Amino acid sequence: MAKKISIKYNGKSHSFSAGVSALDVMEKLKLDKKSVLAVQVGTETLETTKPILNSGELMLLTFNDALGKEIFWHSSAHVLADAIVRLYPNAKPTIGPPIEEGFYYDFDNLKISNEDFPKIEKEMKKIIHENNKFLRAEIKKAEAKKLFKNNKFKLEMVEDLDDISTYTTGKFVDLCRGPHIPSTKVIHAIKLTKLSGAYWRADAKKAQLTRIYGIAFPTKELLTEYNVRIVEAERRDHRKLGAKMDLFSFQDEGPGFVFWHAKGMIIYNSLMEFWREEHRLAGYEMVMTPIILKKELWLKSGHWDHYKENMYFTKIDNDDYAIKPMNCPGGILIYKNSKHSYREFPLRWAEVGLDHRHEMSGVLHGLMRVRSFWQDDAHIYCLPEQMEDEIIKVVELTDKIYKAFGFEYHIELSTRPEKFMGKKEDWDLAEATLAGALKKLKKKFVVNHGDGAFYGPKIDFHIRDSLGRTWQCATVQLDFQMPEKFDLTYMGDDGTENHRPAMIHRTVFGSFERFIGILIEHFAGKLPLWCAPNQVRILTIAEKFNDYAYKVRQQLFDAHIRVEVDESGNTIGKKIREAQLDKVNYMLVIGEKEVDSNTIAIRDRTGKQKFGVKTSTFVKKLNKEIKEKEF
RNA sequence: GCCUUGGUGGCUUAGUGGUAGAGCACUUGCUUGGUAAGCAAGAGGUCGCGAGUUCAACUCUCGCCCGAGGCUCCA
Repeated sequence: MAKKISIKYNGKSHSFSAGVSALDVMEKLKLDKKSVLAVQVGTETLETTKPILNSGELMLLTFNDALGKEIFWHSSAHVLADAIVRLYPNAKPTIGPPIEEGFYYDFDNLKISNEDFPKIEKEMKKIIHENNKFLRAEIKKAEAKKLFKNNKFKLEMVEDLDDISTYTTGKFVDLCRGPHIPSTKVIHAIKLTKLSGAYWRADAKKAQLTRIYGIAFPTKELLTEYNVRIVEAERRDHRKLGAKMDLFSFQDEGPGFVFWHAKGMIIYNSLMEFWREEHRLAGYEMVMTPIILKKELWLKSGHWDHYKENMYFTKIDNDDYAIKPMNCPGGILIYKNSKHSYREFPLRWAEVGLDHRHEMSGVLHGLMRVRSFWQDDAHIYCLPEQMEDEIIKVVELTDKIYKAFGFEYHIELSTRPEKFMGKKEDWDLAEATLAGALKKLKKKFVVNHGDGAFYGPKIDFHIRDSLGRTWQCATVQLDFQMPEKFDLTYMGDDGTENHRPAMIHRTVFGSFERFIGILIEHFAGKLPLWCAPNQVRILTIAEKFNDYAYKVRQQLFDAHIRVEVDESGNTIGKKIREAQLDKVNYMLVIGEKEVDSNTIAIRDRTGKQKFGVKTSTFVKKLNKEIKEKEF
């Protein structure tokens, strides 16, 4: 007689005979079976076809949700570690977590190169075929210490743990809290993606480890999809598009410094124009400060002590100068140049300033990370009670500007770092104010403990690039330190100057360089008309139509449209191909028909065509598209 | 800075211990062609830089510079 078991799912109990398979249960409960990799009943993880023998709560492990992916990739990391210790018995596994896309595992005492990947992948596939179960065991600290006595990294982790569990697959035992997939067999596609150095506990002073990255999927089809996505992302790479579209370049004579070409400057200036207008509307005034300033200023601001390794220096006559890495100290000198009253507040001074930072060579990355960049900075001086309101306004302005590009972003709140200036109480208040503003706006955010600037906590906006990496762009920083250091005061309503203004540092683009890099990738080079370098190109079918083409060009030029005539002797097919590669927004094709009827033929970037259009009608359409910033 | 990896005409790339090919782009000529590459010819490279090994180095070794992917850092 079959024993009855009870399975709880989503709060409801269902009764089954013991020995029923998970697949059968799912069918009864009308659940989507296709995406389920494993089920968990109670503490037991089972393959979907295996019989369920005990009562318990049913949990489904699928690759479609974040948790399922995490478990899947974490298990894949174990497979990698297993393969490595089989091939390189002296290697010491340390940690191997899942990441946003895939997983990695860090090893000590492992020296390999990319050429070893096929060998390792072969071993991993072998392990998968072995159909090794992930077996959990809970052990005592003493036992764990014995088990991992040859691995000082694992021992260090054991020391910090209260509940210790291990997972065993085949002969490979790893310290791990789990959970895991039931068996290695669930992995149907696995591959290694890259190799890197890493530090134990992310500390450059500690051991240098070898990090191997990989990705795995429950089906081969998902791996193919992933590969296609990677190729597409590489196609959108702003560095490649930047070279192809002749927007900017880097030269050996200035590593990390951008050379903006004519077409790139069109994007830059369009953004600047947009930015200026939005800031005018938001109540900002503009200031500008020098790039080179004396050492004394940087000593006073704290940069000399806290930021020196990232700064460039020079000497003028016999004095030491620094090239500014930030705009704030210069801006403060303007504030100090005259007396201020609370009646002026909030005082919003924007400055698009050229900053130089000596970044380490390994971190430079196209436009995203350079050594010299234009920051769309602003400093807001206000009363303490105005802070929250001003922060809200900055967040709203940022949101408005990002929406104009269709950017998705996430917000992080970075708190007091180890190396900080000032009093803890001020920091606590500043952090609470920033968090309060975000809560009022109902914005989601994650807290980044200890990641603030040395002078204050900050709110960061992060935008994703084409490969899924996120870049910090906008930032709002609350600063009680600079006003203190520079003894900033204002005349209060009590008739005394014994008052300290609050200071907010903020930037919306972050830097023009980084923002344009993201912009290029976001649109795969096909920028919205208002900031596109090649708005219109006129293509003639034959040279004899050039006169008419130049007449049309003049009409567009007079309407401030960026227009050029392709007067090469190429065929129309070739001209269209080149315009397409240059991401021209609109191509105007001019042939006999157009000349005879005094019209133009329009072809857009998608290949859609419209014949017999009047130039004036086209200009109106363009103006509307530009004004409304369509994308 | 550290780990991995690469550097051949403007760009993409083939290749060898006996000093280099191709495609695109460029110039010229022919072609005047209706929607993603018309035909032909020509010009263009001390094979990243420096040193070493060798009769001989673009090729092997070392150092440096620069690029790529990470780590750390960061707008």
